[in-house]
Amino acid sequence: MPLPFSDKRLVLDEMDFFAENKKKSQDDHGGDDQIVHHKEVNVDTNLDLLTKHTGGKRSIKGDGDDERSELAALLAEMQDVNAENLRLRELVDQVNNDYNTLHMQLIKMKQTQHSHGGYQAIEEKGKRESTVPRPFLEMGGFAGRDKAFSQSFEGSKLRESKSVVELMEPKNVQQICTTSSGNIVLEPNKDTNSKARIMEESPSDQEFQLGWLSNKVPRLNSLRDHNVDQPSETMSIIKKARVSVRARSESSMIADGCQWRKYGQKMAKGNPCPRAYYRCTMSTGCPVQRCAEDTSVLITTYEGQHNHPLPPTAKAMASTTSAAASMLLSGSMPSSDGLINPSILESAALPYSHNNMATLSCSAPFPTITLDLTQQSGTNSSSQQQRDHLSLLTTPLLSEKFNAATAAITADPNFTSALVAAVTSIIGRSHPNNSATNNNTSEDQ
DNA sequence: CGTATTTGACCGGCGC
DNA sequence: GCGCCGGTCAAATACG
Repeated sequence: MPLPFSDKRLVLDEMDFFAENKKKSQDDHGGDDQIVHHKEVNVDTNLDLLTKHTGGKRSIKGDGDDERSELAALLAEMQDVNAENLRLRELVDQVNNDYNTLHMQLIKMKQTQHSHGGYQAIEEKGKRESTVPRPFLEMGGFAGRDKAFSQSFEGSKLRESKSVVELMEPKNVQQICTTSSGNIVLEPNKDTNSKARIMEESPSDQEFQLGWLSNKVPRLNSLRDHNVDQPSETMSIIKKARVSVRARSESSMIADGCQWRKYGQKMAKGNPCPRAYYRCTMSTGCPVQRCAEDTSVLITTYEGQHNHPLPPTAKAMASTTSAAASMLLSGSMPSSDGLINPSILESAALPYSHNNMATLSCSAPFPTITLDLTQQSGTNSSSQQQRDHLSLLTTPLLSEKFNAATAAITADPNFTSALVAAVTSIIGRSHPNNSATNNNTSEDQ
């Protein structure tokens, strides 16, 4: 399934441009760091201008113009600094990659030791198809591997569905619901309510599969029924997907690195706190927007994909939400039998559900995946692996530096790997041959 | 004075 | 058809 992320396309375009620019700068170090190569472009551009002014000579020393000499010297120094910057950034990237790889290996080892059946299945799948977990750890280059990833993901869900479904223990499911309804957020827990309604009103499988879509998003039904052009419909669905991030914060906004402009505020029904609407102002026409309901828990809902390069501080959250949305939508795409994947039609507990990190919601007008960063302590968490994972998420919260740490949290490979396992699990649950699906959902009430 | 925020009006979708 | 509600617009206002 091609994912038309405009921001990712821009990154790839810049990488191509960098390849050309690299020839000019005679830089042997490859790389895709946008900041560095932007600077190099500027330096070269300035030198070109100088060259024109000096009659084609790159070096203008000795022409008697002290000002130009100083400028040339500064530019040369900038080049040196940029080259060193590039080398250092590459070194940091390499260290980060090594760290991520080792961390994942450690997690897998711990999962093996403390395994439930499902974790083993995911681990084995990861061994056989290394493309499944890794792309999400390297979301910066995710777009180029969409197709391969989707295929492997689709194939793996069929083979592994039974094992993965074993993850969805009724206890965990109940825990998710309880925690959600007991949260400080004053907005009614629509997730569990709507899920119950769907199950009550749509007892048959067919109705259950179509219940949410038929009620909320008829356009998705038409997609299935009329077999319309899938890429264009996929594009529209992509735009509709939302990623909701819940986090405790005193601020009215999360410092995710992007520039947001408030364009409206409304009192949402059933919530005494106002809902604010923001637009990304880093680029004109950027579709990414969000609304926030500010209590002790700040709910930030991202909609759309940035259509412009992002600063490093914004990449973490943006890539995480982008990956979450793409994973959500990859699961909601029509399956080979022409049916919408029913797993996305229900709120679901996810792996790592002990931490309540992520839940899928079917109640919103558009498919929404919620990333919950509000849990400060693991409830009923028994394994060391889960506690380790939780500590990575909650330590910044306890130190009251949440805003600054949000990007780091979302950049944590554990976080994204949890999302991978989450969607894997949900898709696995939906396998039509798996009788456990309905059992779990019925016990989920 | 330019920019960001506030806030009431407006619009479209949806349920009754 | 009507009313409700979520989302957006745009003029007024605040702020640096």
